[in-house]
Amino acid sequence: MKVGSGFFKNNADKVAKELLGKILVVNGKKCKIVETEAYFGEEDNASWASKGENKVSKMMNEEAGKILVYNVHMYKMLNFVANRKGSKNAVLIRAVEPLNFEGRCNGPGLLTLALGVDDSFHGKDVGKGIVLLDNEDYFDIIQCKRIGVRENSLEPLRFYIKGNKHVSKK
DNA sequence: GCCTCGATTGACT
DNA sequence: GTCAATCGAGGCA
Repeated sequence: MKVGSGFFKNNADKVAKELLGKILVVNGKKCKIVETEAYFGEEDNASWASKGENKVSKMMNEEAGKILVYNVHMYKMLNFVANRKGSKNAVLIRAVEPLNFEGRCNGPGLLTLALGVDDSFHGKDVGKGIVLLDNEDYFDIIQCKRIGVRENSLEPLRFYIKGNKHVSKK
C-alpha cells in the first residue's frame, strides 16, 4: 500500500514514529526506514528554519509530504515536510536498511549517497521522485534524545527500531 | 569579498 | 578524544 501525502499532515514526532519500518523506494532501490528524527521549525533551535530564510525553511512552509534535500558538510540529508497547522515541521531520515541493493546506510549522509538522492529531489512530492510503501512488520520503537545537534538534545525526538543493525551507532 | 559555521563521516592520535 | 572535507547562508567590513 502506498503512503499518501495525508500521512504527513500530523505532528512531526508522530510522523517520525509512523515512518519507521516503512519501505522507501528511490531510483529503483528499496530500503526500510529504521531511524528518524523530528524537527519543529521555528521553535526548534536545531532546525534550519530558525536560521531565517533558506531553501529548507521555505520548503517546510510548503504543504506536507514534500521531499526536502539539504547538504551539510560534504553530505546530503533526506527530509520529509510534516505540516502541523502550517508550522515548519520536518522529519529527518537518519538511517535505512538496504533491501534490494548493497550499501551502507547507517547514517543520514550515507543513505543519501547509497540511494542516489541529490538536489534534484528537493521540492518534489512523496510518491513522485520517492515512493513510500506501507509495511506490516512488527518491531519495538525506541525513543531517545537527538544526537549530532549542538543546540538542543533535551527533547526525545529521535526514533529508531530496536535491535536493527543499520541504525547509526552514536 | 572574506570568514565562520553546520541536521556528518571517517581517519587519525 | 581531535580534525579535515565541502558548500551555501549569514555576519561583517
